[in-house]
Formats: sequence, structure tokens, C-alpha cells
Amino acid sequence: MRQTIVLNARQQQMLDRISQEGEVRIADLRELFPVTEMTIRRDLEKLEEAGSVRRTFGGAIFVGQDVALKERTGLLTAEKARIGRQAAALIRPGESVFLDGGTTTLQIARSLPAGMSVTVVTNALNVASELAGKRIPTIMTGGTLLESTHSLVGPIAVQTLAGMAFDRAFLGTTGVSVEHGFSNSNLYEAEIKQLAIRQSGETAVVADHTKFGAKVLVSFAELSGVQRIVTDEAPEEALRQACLEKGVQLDIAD
Amino acid sequence: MRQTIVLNARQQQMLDRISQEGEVRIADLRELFPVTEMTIRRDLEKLEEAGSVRRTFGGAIFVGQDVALKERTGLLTAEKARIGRQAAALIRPGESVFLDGGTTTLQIARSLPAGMSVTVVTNALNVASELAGKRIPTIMTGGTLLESTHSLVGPIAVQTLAGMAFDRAFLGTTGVSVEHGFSNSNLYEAEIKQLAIRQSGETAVVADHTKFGAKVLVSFAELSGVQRIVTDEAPEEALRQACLEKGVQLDIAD
DNA sequence: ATGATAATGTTAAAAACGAACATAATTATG
DNA sequence: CATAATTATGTTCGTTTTTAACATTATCAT
Repeated sequence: MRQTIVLNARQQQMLDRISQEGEVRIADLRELFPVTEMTIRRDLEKLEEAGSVRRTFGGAIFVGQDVALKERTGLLTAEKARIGRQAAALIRPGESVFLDGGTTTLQIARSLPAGMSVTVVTNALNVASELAGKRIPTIMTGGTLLESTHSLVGPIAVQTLAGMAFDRAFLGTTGVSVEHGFSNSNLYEAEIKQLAIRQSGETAVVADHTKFGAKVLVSFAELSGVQRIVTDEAPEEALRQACLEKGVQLDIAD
Repeated sequence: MRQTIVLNARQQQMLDRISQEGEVRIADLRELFPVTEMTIRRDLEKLEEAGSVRRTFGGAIFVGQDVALKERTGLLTAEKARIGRQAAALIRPGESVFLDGGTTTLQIARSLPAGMSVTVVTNALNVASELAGKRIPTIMTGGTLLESTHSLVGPIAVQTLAGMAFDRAFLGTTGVSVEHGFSNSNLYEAEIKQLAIRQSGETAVVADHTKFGAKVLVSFAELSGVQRIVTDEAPEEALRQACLEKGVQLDIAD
């Protein structure tokens, strides 16, 4: 886990300013603060480590709570992108598709070509944001906003979902194991995932290889509960065998 | 209006890659494309003009549809921020509040102190994103995503809203005039605004001074239909008089 | 074909960056 | 309280990246 970075007064002031202006140049900061350019540069470096700011040539821009961006700079991006592309390739024109929250499902949205004739239903803010600019018809479920994942859950989400049917659902997961099936650490998210599976013709779980073998709080489906797993690396023998037996298609993204 | 920037095949490919990876270095691009560093740099410059990319030292990062950033660099930000603060000050702890889409209502969300004990209901993606990091309970209506404003509308939004009641609603508007009342250019958004007024104890319209006198397609309420207008400058005499007569409180942000 | 326009390449100077070390300020410790 | 250790800031300088200016090549319209 990344440790919290503590900011001094000047750095906090800088961050305030950058968040207000959206952008700042080092030259401007030098007039505002009686310190060397080098110190300002070090401050910005620190703010960048904290994830609040991104340095540009000669300055910095605010990224703040931009989840999307943070994810991109996060771990395993390349792998997730590959998984996303592979999963997106499953979608046929005209289909209605459910995408839930998570960094990997976001990559699916990102891989959809602009203007594609599919209808996407999602409970994830970042997925919706991504699709908003792509001329792809998008419907959000509504619901209570979860801070941790920026997804919508709870009774409103359930009610909306219950009235819909999808050709295909793509779900993220925190753990995949033979005994515990697919699991998630949040009960309410798990509820949505279960419902999505029920309302969908075919369900694919997207999961990078680090998820194999992990079990967390709530199991939202058994292995046999979904038709397909899209991942980046083949899992160990036991899991692979279990998938084979239970008729779960394993898609390894190349 | 900013004119559309046309990209050639290579630039489109670059953008695809940057949007997928989130970030790219010029050195990498040079291996991918058989052109000079200078040409790549010019390509990135063009992508930056188009607003899709931000150049960093030695590369570029994807910004894509980052609404937040665009708004900040947009017009009248300072005025809208003032309006937002003034409007946010109306909210009492414990209340349930509806915020609709728009750059000014976003400023209300931005002005709410983190952790405040209010429940916010919104149909706007950017408002929800803003609140997600602030430990403020947030509910989204769900609905069909409108590209133009990143807000949710249509039957799902209507149905969800119909089952709720607010202490307070804050609505953006495109036009305010004596005869046409409050108007909006999108029929579906107007429908949501009307419903929000109906479900809310008190409604405030937030509008900067440039909206005064303007009339656009759909009127979603008469002047007397709301209790309050929060703005940055007093409107002309006729409108001010009409507000006075119809019991609409005029709040000028300082 | 030919001239105009746009795209790309080349070169050199300017700007920004990062590393290394020096110095000042702050904090910990005997 | 003095002094060592740590941290923050300043300075210098070499490296990298960027930009500007001009040269060349490709593309297009006439």
C-alpha cells in the first residue's frame, strides 16, 4: 500500500492554487513563493508522488480526484489494457452490454471504438465518463455512490438493473478461486454483480493473473456461474482444470 | 467556437495508444513510427491543441474527456465559483439536496466541505465525481447519459426522482427571462429539472449574469416557479422587478 | 508540368530538468 | 544547552528536451 505523503504549508498552498487554476507554470510559482526554482520543482515532484498533480514541461496540471488518470498510472496497466481489448472484441454490434466498476472493465470501455452501435449499461462513474465522449449510447443504473470504487450500488441500482436484460455482462473481481469462486470485498457491489449475471445472457469476468487464488469477503458467483474469464496469463493447473470441467471458457489476451 | 482539429492516421494511432496506456514517452513513439522526433513532437502539439493530450517533459499524458479540467480553463470560472460558494452556504446540515448538471452546479459541489452531513442526489457525472472523494453521501439518479452535458435523463432518471423528496434543489439554466422563465436547450434535461422542482421543498436556480435575458428552446419553469436565484451580478431592472413581484429571492454572490 | 501548400527533416540555440554537492534550518539526543 | 543527525533549501553544472528557423521532400490543384 502506498504510504501517505505529508505536505508542508507551501506545498499545500501550491496544491490549492493548482486545483483552482487547473494548471500552473513554475515561473508563476516563483513569483508567489520566495524560494528557488529547484525547491518548487521538488515540491511539484512531491505533489506528483502524492498523485494530486502531474508535471508538464515548465509547470504542472491538476489531476486531483481524477480516478481515471490514477488508474492509468497504477499497476499492471498494460496487462489490463490487453485484457480490455480482448474482452471488447467479444462484443458484437447491436448488443446490449453491462460493464461494472473496476480498472479492468474501464479498459473495455476504452477499447470500444467510438460510435459503435452497442448500448452500454454501467454502474461505474469512470466507465460512463469514458463512454460519454465516444458517441456510444450509455445508461447508468443510478444508486448510492461508493467512494472506494466510484460505482453505484444499493436499492436504486438493484431496481434499475432488475428491469433490464443484457446480451453480455463484463464484471471485475478481486479474487478467483476454485472453492470460493469469484469474490469481492464489498457486499453491495457483490449484490450488483450477482444481479448482473442473472440479467445477462452471457457473463465474462475480467481479471488479471494476480487475482487467481485470491479469496475475499463476499463470493458473488461460483466458477460455473459465468461463461467466460478473460485474463492475461493462464492460471495454475488446478484452476485451469476446474474451469475446463465446469465449462468456463478461458480467454488469454495476447 | 473552437474549430475542429483534423488528425491524420498516424496522429490518430498515437492518440489511441496514449488513451490506452494513459501515458507515453517520445522515445517509445519513435520506435513505433518511422518519423523524426520533431514530427512526433509536432503531432503531440496538435493532439494537445485538440485537447486530448497534455505534453509532459519527454512525452505526453492522456487527458481525454477530463471535464473538470476543461471547465476550469473555461469562461467565467471565478464568477461561477463565487455563485457556487453562495449557493452552498444555503445548505444546512442534515438536508437532502438535489444538484443537477452544469458548470455552475459543479461549483456548488466543489464548495461543500468534505465530510458534511448532507445527502446529495444528482444526475450529473461531474458532480458525482467531485463528491466521491469528499465523504459526502451521494446518490445518482441513473438514466441515459447525455454527451453534451454528461448528465443522466430519460425514464430511469424520472422514475428514480419521482420516488424521492428533497429539502433543496439547485438547478442550472441556459436562459432567464421575464416572459420565457427559465429555459434549457435540451428537452430531456428540462423534464428532469421540472421534476426536481416538484420534488423539492425549495428550489434555487444558479445562473451567471450572461444568462439574463436569454431564451432557449424549452422553458422548464416560470420565474415564480422557483424560490431563489443565485447569481453574480444584479440583472436589469425589468427582471429584477419581476423577481420582486413574484416573490423570487435574488442572491448576488459577493 | 508547375507552382503552391503542406508535411517532414535538419540544425543550432534556448529552456527546463536532474544529479551532486554545499549550506542553512530543524529536530533529536546526550 | 550543546552537538550530532536529519531535513530542507540553495547552487552549480552537465544532460535532456524543447523550440525556432530554415531546408527539403511530398502532395495537391491548376
